[in-house]
Amino acid sequence: MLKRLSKYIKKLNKKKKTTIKDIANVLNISPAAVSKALHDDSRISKKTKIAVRQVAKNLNYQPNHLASALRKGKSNLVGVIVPKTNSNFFSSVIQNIEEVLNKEGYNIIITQSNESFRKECNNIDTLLFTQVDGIIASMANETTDLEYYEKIKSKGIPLILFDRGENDLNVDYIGINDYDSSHMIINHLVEQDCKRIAHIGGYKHTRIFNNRIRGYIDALKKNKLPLDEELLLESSLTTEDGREKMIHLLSLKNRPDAVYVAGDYAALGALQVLNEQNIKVPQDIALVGFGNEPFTSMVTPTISSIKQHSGEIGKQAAKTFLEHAKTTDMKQTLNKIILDAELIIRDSSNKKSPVKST
Amino acid sequence: MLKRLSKYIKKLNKKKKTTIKDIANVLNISPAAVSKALHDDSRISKKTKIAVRQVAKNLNYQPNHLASALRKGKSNLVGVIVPKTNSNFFSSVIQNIEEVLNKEGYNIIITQSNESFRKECNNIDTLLFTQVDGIIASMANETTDLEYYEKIKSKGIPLILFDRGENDLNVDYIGINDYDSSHMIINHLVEQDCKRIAHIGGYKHTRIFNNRIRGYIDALKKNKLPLDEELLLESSLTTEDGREKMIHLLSLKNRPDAVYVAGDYAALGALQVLNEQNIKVPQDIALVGFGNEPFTSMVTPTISSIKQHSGEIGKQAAKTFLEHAKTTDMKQTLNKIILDAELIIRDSSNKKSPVKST
DNA sequence: TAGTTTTGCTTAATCGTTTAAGCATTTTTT
DNA sequence: AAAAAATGCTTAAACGATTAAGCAAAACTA
Repeated sequence: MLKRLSKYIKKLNKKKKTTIKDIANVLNISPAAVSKALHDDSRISKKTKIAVRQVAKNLNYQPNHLASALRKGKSNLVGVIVPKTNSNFFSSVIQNIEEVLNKEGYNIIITQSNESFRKECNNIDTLLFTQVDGIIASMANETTDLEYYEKIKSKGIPLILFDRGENDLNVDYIGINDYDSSHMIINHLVEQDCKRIAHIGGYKHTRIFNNRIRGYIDALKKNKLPLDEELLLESSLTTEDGREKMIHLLSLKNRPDAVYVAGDYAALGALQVLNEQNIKVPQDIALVGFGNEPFTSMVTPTISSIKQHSGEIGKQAAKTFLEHAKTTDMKQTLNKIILDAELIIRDSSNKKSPVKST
Repeated sequence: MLKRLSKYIKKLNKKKKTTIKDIANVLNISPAAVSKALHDDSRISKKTKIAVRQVAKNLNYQPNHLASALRKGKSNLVGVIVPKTNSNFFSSVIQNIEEVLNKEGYNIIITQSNESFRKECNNIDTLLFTQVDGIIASMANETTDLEYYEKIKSKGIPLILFDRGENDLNVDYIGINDYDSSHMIINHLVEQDCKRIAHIGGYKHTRIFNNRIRGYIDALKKNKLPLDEELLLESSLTTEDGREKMIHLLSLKNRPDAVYVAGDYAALGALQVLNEQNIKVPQDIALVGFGNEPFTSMVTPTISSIKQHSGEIGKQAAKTFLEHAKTTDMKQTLNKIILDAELIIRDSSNKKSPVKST
């Protein structure tokens, strides 16, 4: 009792952190016994366990994560790399990853690449340096060189990609059905009596954008509409580039009567141009975006868009990681999870009946 | 040479990570020498340093962060807590914190509280558990109990608050001049010939919102306008609550001719109501928001708002942390940095001349 | 030439936790 | 009552990097 008190005072004065050694000293047992007691080892008596927990609480003991991670060769940290956190989609994915992983005792480290390849490489190095147990990532637009991702794999660390992935990289992937989403959009626009549907697509080298382009082409075919190469544009999908591509489309002799834009920011740019030129949306030109960013329901007219189930993507990504973490390195089966998306119809593509804003 | 090769093979086969011990073995020197060589210690010969670096590269050596952190009692990680990452403001602050800290060898761990007090406490525990060297945080709206923040301070870990801080907590703080910002808004509205200016403010218990309210009241006085209690509302500042508060204001016998909303999301809600009721903005009622969220320049009419210099806030927060990290715990002087903000005038409050969208 | 300094390493302890191995007791089984 | 099993610990060696202390050998100084 005296000893215990002296320890209290020592700790509180020196602001030094309590270790299992301190607890061991107070109770006159070995540090090993303390460690086991805290982990509810069956070979430790109930009495000792209770005493250890009591003292731990009194001394305000916090386990040193670094020490246990070092010893166990496991940090219980998972790295997450996203292009930008300031989008609803990524923010929601992250939130769900966190939720699932926290329950299993993992914590996450979020990093953003800002769509820069160099930054992304840096982030990977940082995460490896921090000894994360796994990495869940969505690739930057710029990224085509996969060397750094190979580096993760070669270290034997689970790597799960979502949304922006690559076909060449043989890793787990969670995404939506971009090909089918294009079909949903084209079918919807055809229903609205659109005949000349343009597509402002993303970079062909990126898996998801390529799939959207393929879907666009095939859906046109299925609806017996001709494919006009003039109406298929490749874009960086920024608001600015959306503007430029729209201006270009309006300059054509034979204008489109609908535009499917593969990203909401570019769709916004396109809409601005249409509004400025007093072109009626959707009557003259109908517009559909992709991603369901919050602003799609804030602007005038509201923009139809594809809603990805970000929560589900996050959850699946986290679960996939957990599967890898649990199995002991052997027979890793790869998951390729493709989720369905949903077309949210708003004013920008609805000629028939007024729709409530969503 | 033979030895070196055998090591190569061993490593590559077993996928085990290279340690300084491996490098030491290859070169037949002690691990200590390797460690020093890698840290450019003056007591190690140039020849050895070159050899060590060469072997390190060949064996694909990555230092084990956990081990050095444990030994040095320093993780070189800084925790960042924000209410939500999906806002331009926080995203930009984070980016700048990261930039400054990376240069000094620190990495950051981002966590989001989702405006939940419980989640925020969890985040703090997680960060402490991860042994971060410091925490930079912006408080959740819900948070009034400061016990957890006191916990950080009591551990002797530098704590820096930004944007959402508290007067009661005696820590470093970086923010903007909310009081002056209110003045800028009111002065601007008065110039637009507004006489009855309402304020949809945030929670009074939060420092920043309280300052905005005080600024509003004092600015009215300075402009010799009467303060009408009816026109001063306390709001959660969500879009939904912005709608409700606007509807309430419109129901008054004596309507306002201008509304200053302390948050852009609530301003958006207010604008929606005004648009739905066909009230002309700014002619009938002028509107000003706060935060300069991207959508303020996307909606119709575009919303005037206060732009905070998020980049500067992030940089200052990071620098403040670095100051603490460098000084050896003695004589900690507290920084309270208040930066100026900027009023971006857009269509929603500009009666006189048309303005280009920004 | 003897003494001092500098150079270039090595040795060994340390950070805090975990865990395999071991060793008395006590309890159970035959 | 002897053998076997279970209980409740302890000892000591890790995990990988850092660092104070020390020790030869080389280089310099007087």
